[in-house]
Amino acid sequence: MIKITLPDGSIREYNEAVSGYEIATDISPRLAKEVLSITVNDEVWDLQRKITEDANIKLHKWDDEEGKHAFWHSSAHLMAEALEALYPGVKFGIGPSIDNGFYYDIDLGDERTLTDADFPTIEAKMKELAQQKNEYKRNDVTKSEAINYFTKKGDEYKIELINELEEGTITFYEHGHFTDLCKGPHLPNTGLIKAIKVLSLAGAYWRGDETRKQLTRVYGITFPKQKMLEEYLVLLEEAKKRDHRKIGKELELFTFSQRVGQGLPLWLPKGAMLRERLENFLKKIQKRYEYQQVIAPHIGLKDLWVTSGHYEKYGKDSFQPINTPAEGEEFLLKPMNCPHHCEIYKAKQHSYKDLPIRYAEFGTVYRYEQSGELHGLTRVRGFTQDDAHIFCRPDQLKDEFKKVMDIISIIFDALDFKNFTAQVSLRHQTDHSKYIGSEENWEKAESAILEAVKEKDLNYVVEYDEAAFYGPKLDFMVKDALGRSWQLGTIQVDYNLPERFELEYVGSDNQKHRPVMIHRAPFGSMERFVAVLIEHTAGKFPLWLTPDQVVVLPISEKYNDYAKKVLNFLNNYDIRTLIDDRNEKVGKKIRDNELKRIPYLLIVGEKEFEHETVSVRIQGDGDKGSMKLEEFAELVNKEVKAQTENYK
RNA sequence: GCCGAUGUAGCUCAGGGGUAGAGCGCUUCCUUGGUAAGGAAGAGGUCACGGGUUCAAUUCCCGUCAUUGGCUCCA
Repeated sequence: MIKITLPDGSIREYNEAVSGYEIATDISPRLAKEVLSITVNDEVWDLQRKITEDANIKLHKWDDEEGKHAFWHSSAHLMAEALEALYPGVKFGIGPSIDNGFYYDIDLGDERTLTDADFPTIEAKMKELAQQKNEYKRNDVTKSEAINYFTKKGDEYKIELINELEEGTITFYEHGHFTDLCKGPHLPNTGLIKAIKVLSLAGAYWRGDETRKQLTRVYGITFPKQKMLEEYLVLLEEAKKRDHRKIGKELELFTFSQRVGQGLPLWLPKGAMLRERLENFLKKIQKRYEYQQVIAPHIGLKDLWVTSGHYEKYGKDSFQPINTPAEGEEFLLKPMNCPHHCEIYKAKQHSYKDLPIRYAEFGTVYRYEQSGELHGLTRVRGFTQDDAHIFCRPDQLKDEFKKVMDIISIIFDALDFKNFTAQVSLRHQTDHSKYIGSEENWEKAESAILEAVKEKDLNYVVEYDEAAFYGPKLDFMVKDALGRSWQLGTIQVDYNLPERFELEYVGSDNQKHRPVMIHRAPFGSMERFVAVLIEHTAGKFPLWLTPDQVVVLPISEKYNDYAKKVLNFLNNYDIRTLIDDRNEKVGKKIRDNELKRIPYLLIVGEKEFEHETVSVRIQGDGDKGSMKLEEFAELVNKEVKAQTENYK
């Protein structure tokens, strides 16, 4: 007798080994049609695999991650079968499912290449094979059987993988004319795969190692229904409309110039206003948290970064030193602000009573990013960090860390960033060779962060091997329109730079002590933040303009009609006045043709400014004089709300 | 940096071996007072750059630069 426990706690009993599919059929035929995989005691299985002992199970349909995973993983195998049929002799690397679809890494040999033009052929072949409804069959094999199979086939990649597996854990999956090393799980048969799209090609190093051979990675996505594929493609199109590069161009926020150089953004007047807004917002908050603004030059002697350790780590792969003609001095374009701030700290003697000291600067830095890595405003070669360095006593560390977390949450709340991931980045669990500083300091730094996030009750994930070389960090990651994750805010604990720069303070014991340093940037960089802000705000309409909100950004075309009304309303006011950051000088009204484009509204105000007044003029009705920003925000808010009612 | 794709008027794009087109935008004029309105005329491009093949290239080939989907990297 086998007892099967369902997620709701109910128990079903079977006299003999039973498969997930049989259980599903037993529950309801309709469920059996939709079910894709099964979790058996925390392990995801195929539906065909017989359960021979008592078990807790959960059946997965398309809506479950596990269901999609099985579906797309099976699709990867199907694509491999198609590729093998079309291009005999092709060798296979790995072919997993991913968040949206799947890929397979293949080696076509030196002669052949794939291009986008081949996609329809591949799709057609996959469809043909899918319609054969071939069963995915699971077979246990021994290591030598497995190696023999792939030796005969001549696939060295699979052999390498098999060699790393333990005897007794190796399984093959076979369907149609294709057999693959795989631990599963898979669908019952290929017939479930109805809609197929090959999406793109990419080069990918074997095992992610750039010293090894580059394979061709073929990306695809499949669905159980054609309609779902169509919807997905529409979704992709919609996401592209929110792309900050597109919107940035349309709204004239920023641009790039070939003559200036790649990865060096040029902020246009409107973009600069937007950015200035954000900077002022943060400055106000920082003032409240007792930060002091400092200013440092954009270059510094190379020795500065030799001292910090950055040169050793990044020097050769970076922008190279700038040399003076006669003296032969070597300067580096600053890739970060910390060494300069350390020198500012050192400019005078500090007592324990003075700490913590918080130096803030919107510091523009330059980093040599590989050309292939540049991406709109999110990955550039010259950018401005909303940087600050906090020098504190060890006993103040946790408290200071938590205060920085507060600043980040003020900003994220104000801008309605809800879907972020907090990531604690620690050292590699075993290999510590790439880090500088003592074991003891690292442990102190790592535990300080972990304690702080626990005490703040923050949801976080821990990632090993993600720390900076001088210290662990807490990063706030936000996804862009296409689901790519970007690091925005960051807080880093550092025991190392204070040592390297011999930073000191005099303690109550009249002895010299070493302060701890916190590096932090709530936005991360102005460039990346604006990019992600645009993508987050765009299309998320209607938006409420509250005094808390710093900006209101572009609106999806879907709402054009509605937006037009709001804009018409706003256009009764001299918006320029507002945009100009309360500049005394009144600018001209937004021109009609600007309104005709994808509508945009900039700024109504921050809480910090609520008591300040702006000169708001009402068109055609004479100058009404000034109005409190708060009042104006309220006015706009009311109008927006009224308009929105019609769209519900 | 590596693999793939792309690069035509301000923007979005079509075209294709014999020296270029559309829509929107822009300029001027006209019309119009319920509205991203209508009409007329016009300005704008050595078809990214360099080289090759050819009687002839923007169109084919090679290289460079930039953009882009990934990989690696990301202080």
